[in-house]
Parts: sequence; C-alpha cells; structure tokens
Amino acid sequence: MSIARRGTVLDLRRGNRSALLRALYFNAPSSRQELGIATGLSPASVSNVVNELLEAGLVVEAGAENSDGGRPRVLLQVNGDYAAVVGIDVGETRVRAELFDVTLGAAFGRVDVALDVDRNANAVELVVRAIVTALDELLTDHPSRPLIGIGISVPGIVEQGDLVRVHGQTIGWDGVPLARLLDRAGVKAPVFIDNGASNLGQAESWFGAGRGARHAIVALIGSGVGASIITDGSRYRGMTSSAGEWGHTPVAVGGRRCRCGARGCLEAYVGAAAVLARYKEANPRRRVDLANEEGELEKLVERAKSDAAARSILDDTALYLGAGIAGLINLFNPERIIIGGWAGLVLGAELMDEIRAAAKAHALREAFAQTSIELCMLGDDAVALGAATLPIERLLSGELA
Amino acid sequence: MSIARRGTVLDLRRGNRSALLRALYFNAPSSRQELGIATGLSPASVSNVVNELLEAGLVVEAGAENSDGGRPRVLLQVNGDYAAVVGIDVGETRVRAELFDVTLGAAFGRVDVALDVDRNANAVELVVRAIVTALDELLTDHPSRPLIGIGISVPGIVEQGDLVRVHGQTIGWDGVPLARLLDRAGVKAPVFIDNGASNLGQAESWFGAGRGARHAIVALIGSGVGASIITDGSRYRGMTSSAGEWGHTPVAVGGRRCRCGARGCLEAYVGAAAVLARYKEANPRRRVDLANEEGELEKLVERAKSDAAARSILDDTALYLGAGIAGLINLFNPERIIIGGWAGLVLGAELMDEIRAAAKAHALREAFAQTSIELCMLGDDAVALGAATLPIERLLSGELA
DNA sequence: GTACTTTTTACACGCCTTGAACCAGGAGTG
DNA sequence: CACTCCTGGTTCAAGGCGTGTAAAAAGTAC
Repeated sequence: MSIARRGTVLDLRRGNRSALLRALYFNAPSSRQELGIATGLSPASVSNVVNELLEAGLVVEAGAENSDGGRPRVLLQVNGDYAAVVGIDVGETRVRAELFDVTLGAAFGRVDVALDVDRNANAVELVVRAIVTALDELLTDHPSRPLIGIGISVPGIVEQGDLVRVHGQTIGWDGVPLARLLDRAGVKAPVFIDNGASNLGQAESWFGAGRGARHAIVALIGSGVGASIITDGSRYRGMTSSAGEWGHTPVAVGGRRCRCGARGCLEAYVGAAAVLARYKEANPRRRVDLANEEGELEKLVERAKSDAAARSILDDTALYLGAGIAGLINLFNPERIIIGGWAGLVLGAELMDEIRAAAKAHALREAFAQTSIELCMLGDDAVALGAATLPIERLLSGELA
Repeated sequence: MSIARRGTVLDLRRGNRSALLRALYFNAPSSRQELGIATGLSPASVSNVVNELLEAGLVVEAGAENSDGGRPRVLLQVNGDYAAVVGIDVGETRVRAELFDVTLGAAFGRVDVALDVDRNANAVELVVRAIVTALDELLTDHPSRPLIGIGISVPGIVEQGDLVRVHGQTIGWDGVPLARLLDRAGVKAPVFIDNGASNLGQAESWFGAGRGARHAIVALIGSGVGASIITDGSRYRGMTSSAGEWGHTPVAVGGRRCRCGARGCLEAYVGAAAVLARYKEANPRRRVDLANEEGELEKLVERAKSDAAARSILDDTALYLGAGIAGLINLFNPERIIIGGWAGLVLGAELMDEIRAAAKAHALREAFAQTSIELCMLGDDAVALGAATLPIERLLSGELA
C-alpha cells in the first residue's frame, strides 16, 4: 500500500550517501572498510562517496589504524567544524538557545532569555521576540561557521505539514504557525519544530540510553507524562505527528480525574503533579508546596524511607507506571524502554525495582523478556540538544547542504 | 540511525517496479499516465517497466478509456491468472485452506480438514499433517496456475526471523518451527506465517474498511482481544514481530484477573469470554453456556434491549473498549480505527455510539478529531484471505517471481 | 632491499532513468 | 475526405551510478 516514490539514479546516489553518512555519524571514527560493511556498498563506491564528502568538508580524516601488517586503515569522522546548529528550548519561563557543532558533541555557547510570564497578553509575540533575541545574541557572540539550521522544542503538540502548527494547552497556543512567524521576524536559517519531550527522546535515543536500539520508547515523566516512540530507528509520528501522547492512556477507567478532563489517565497517577496531589489527599495535614514540584517530590522520596504513608504513595506510583510501561511493551514489542524526565529520574532512581516488577507482572512473558527498562542518561537540560538533532537529521538524510 | 542499505542500480529498478506494481494492484485498472503520476516516474520509464511486467504476464491490458479527443488511454490491471496463492487458517478445531488468484478477488476453492482435538498428544504433527492434506486436496482439485506461495494464519505469537517460530498459548505450542516442519513434510512452495488476527487486520486494511488509510489500527475482539497496527502503510511488527498485543494493556490497575495472569487487562473486560463471565457474576442465577460464546453473546445483546442488568454489562464493555481505543488514538494518532473480530462485530453493531462516546471522553481532542472509528467490512472468515496477503505482499515488493 | 599483506584508487562495463523527438489513434472542421 | 489538433505512448541518445577487476599505494617482517 505504501508507495516508494524513489525514482532517478540521483536518488540512489543520495540514498547511499545518506546511509554512509549516517553510519559514520553514529560510529565515528570508521575506516572505509567498516563503512563498506555497514552500508553494503562496494569498496569502490565507498571511496567514491567518501571523496565527495571529504571535498564538501563534511567529513575529515582522523588518523590511521594499524592493519595486521598491511597498509593502515585511514579513519574518518564527521567534521564538527563543517557548520553549526542551534537548538532552542522554549520553556514556560524562559527561552534557551544553544549553539552546537555538527556532531552535537560540543556546545559553543548558550543564551537564556526570560519570558515575562505576567503579561502573556500576546504570548506568541513574546516567544517569537525572545527566540529572535536569543538567536541574535548567540550568533554575535559566536560568529563561527555557517548555520545549518535551527531546531526548536516547544511544549505542546506540533502538527507537521506544509505549515507547521503548534498547539499548546499549557501556554495557550492554538494552531500557531511558529515557523512562518519566525520567518517573518527575519530568521534566515531553516527552522524545524517539534515537541520538547519528543526531541528529548530523540536525543536520548541518539546519544543516551537508547543508543543502538532500533525499537525504543522514551517515557518522559515531569509534571505530566509523555513518550517518544522510536520504531525501526526513526521517530514514529503518526498521521499528523501527535503520536506518543502516552500520558492520557487510561489505566484506571473511572479513576482519578486528570487535568485533560478524562478519568483514569496514566498522568493522573504518575505525573509529578498527580503524585503530590495524591500524597496531599492521603495526608491532608502535610503542607505540600505545589508550586515547587521538583523540591517536594524529592522530599517525598526522602520521607518514604521512614514514613509508611509516603511509601505507599510511591509504591502505587511504581505500580501504575509499571502497568503503563507493560502496555507499551505489549503494544510495541520494543527493545528498550527508557525512563526520563525530571520526575522520571527522581522516581526511577528510587523505584526501579518496583517499576520493573510491576511491568513484568502486567506484560506478556515473551515481550517482557526481550525488553530492558533503563534510566535516561542525559539530564533534563538536553531538550535544546534534542531540538538540535532536527536539522542534523535532515543533514544526514542528504536533503540539506 | 536507520541505515538504508539500498545500493546498486538494480535495486533502483526493483524499487520502481515494486512501486508501480503496488500502485496498479490497489488502483486497478489504471492507465500508464496515472501510474506515472502515482509513482513519480517519467512516461518513458513507466512504459519500460510496464512492458517488462506485460511480458512476464503479471500485468494485462484491460480495455481502453476515452481521452478527450486524443488517443485512448490503454487500461492495465494485475493479471489474476498469473498465478495462484493459498491462504491457510489454522483454527482450534480445523485447518482451512483456500486457493486464490493473484488479485485475491476470486477464491477458486476451499478445503476444511478437521483437527481431532481429543488426541492432541502431538498437536504440532497433527496440524502439519492437516495442512499437507488440505494442500494436496486443494491443489489436485484445482490444478490450475503455478503456486506463488502459501500464507498461514496461526493463533499465537509468531517470531519472524531466519527460523520462523510459533508460540501459541492456546494450542500449547512453544517455539514451533512450523515453516521448517512443512518443508520437511514436502511442501514445496514458499511458506509465510503470521498471527491470524494480524493477518485479518491486513486483509481489512487492503480490501476492507482500512482501504487507503496509511495509519490504521484494526482492533480484533473475539474471545480475547488483539490488534493489528498499520503504520505508514505497512504492518508494524516491533522487534520480534509480537507487537500489537493490545488485549493485555492494563486499563484497570488492580482490576479483574485476566487469563494471562495479570490484573486489569483490557481483555478481562471486553473479550467475549470476559463479557459473559462478568454477566454471569452479576447474575448468578442465569445459565450461561460458556462453551458457546458466540451464541451467548448474541443472546446477551438481545436481552440488553429490555433487561437493565444485561444492559449495564454492555455499557461497561463499551466504556472499557472506548477507553482502550482512546489509548490507541493518543499513542498512535491513527487515521482510522477499525473494530472487528466476531465479538467486535456483534458488540460494534449494537454499541457503536457508546464506544465512540467513551473514546471521545478519554482521548485528546485533536487526535480524536482526526480519527474515525468504524466496523470491519470483511467477515471473520477472512483469516485465510489475510494469510494469502502474505505471499502477495512479497510479490508486490518484487522479491518473488 | 625484498616479499608479503592490506587498503585505496582507476577504469571499463552494464544497467538505469530521463527528456526530446517521434509515432499512433481518435475528434473536429471545412 | 483531407487536414489540423490533441492526447497517449514509444524510441533513442545522453548522462549517471555501482560493481568488479586490475593496478597502485603504503605499510610490516625479514
């Protein structure tokens, strides 16, 4: 049913170049031989394509490697200095822009621009101006290489398409054509936009706990709950890119009211906001500062070591989270499940065994046995890094440059 | 991260031929012009590829179509007579084999072989012999065209790979290498095996309510519950092909015990067995013949029109089913959800509005608005047809013939 | 310096798609 | 009935691509 729409012999070339570049990007340094094995190309073609990339400056030699008594293998790697990429994290209180090299291994600089939350009369304009300001500052501070593209992480659902639209319940956006607004505001480089959680998931799958897994799911638990789904090595987006809204999977029909309006959503049990709310309900005397979720959650985890009431809240959280994860395992049969997000890291560090046990109890035996459940390796500040993967992804697929 | 592994210019040709054949298969009859538009190929290449296919006999002309005052367009279609395909449905009490033409539009014949369930001492051998018998009978009755391949639907999880293994809890199979057993038993044609529900879903997505949807999920409700997930036009299989085990998604943590051992699985609420069990628990006086689920479920639906107790069971079923569907919508953002399976058809016919309402209540607004929920169009006896799509799929991808 | 091993390049070959020119088949017009 | 117009389909030279083979390059061991 799916129609390939390949075509000319130039597409073939582009495909091979893309495959080789990808292999090198994620397995640097590599020799020409290894690249040949990884891509299935003949040595002649590898040399051919590599020369093209060397000439373009996208790839550089990186020393040599002994071969058992023969000519040494020349090692190759992607040239970080080829260009720069910007990753932008649009948060609720600030816009953060970071400048990376092409390998995303080094960050040259970072700029934070505060968002004046009080007068969010026209929040969209505010964010656009903050992005432009951050970009200007970043690029004048580091007038380095040519800019290959700008990736932006936003909170909310991003409808990819001809006109990229952002729907964000939290920030009150409804179909904002952010890319066009930035274009009008004078942003020159290509702009790529996606959901922040989704981008963080991609960062984790490229550089973190998901490395090398073709089928992985990054579960992101903050105040709310989301997921980033990697199938067959690339992010699954669904029909209009809003796939991965894991937080509102019903896990207790008729259960707790969720902020989305429904009852029994996973988020209503394992999101940080929900965990704290449940704790407060069970212990009305306790004072819980809901404006400081992060601190309170840590306190709760600490308290659980001696306090049975707190412990019981966390046990339930692990139970629901594990059950939710089991659902993912049954449905997707993934290779790896990665728990992240700031609350995910706090909870995971403490409850990993319980979560695994609950997942095992609710998942089918075969599927569970093939899956490992792990913690995120990148911190929660990798959202900008995740955004920066977007232009790089395009570069690797050979559509840019 | 995913590496393309394309390569030579022959792969290019194969890809284009496959794209054209696919376009023609699902949009017959088509003119060369339409095929050019559908595949993006130039008229010259279309002619070139079409001639190859005509010569091979896989495609035939099918009349002409007036063009507004010019040379008439010659219409083309896939040649059903090119070859035959067998689809086999391994049920719990019988093996059914059906012989189709290449378009799967016509069934030439059908053979049922009963399985002697009592002496399932060596059930595997029994099934293998039944398959061989059915094949022999079918092919001697209809010694027609060359056989292109045999597709087999089995109940249970199928581990695709170098050695295809079948795990079936219901029939007590544990890693049975069915393809190899059939090869040893003298079956000559290429054999393709997959889960029956999954195959039924593919049939529905090719010829039924899923036609034309790139992202669809077929929810199959029988005694148990499963799903077949179509992403980007092709079936999603996960790492080892056991994806789609929707029935054991937790929808009520700590809820009813499921036959899989866990608590609160979707299947424990909406599978036919579970619906009847719930009804019996709520109405201990009623006599419910659990050996005749199909009849009893229909009786229950009938009774619900006047009996509040029965009605309440069905209302709950719709609620849980809708909630489960909402989870799928949130997670996959599909274009279409299709409800099938024998129990799905019975329940769907009666409860469609309630199911839609429950799904709407539990799904996110944007995602729900982009999804339609429909009933299966093919009957439950399309499992063999679904099996037959497997060799055809291979044919269309240009790897066979 | 020689023999040997291994990596990398050079080149002819066959295959592919394309665009442009060209043929085929029908309708309209006078 | 001849001529023109129009659209669908085909032919063919041209330009690209990957492969395999042969040759060159670049080391190590003796």
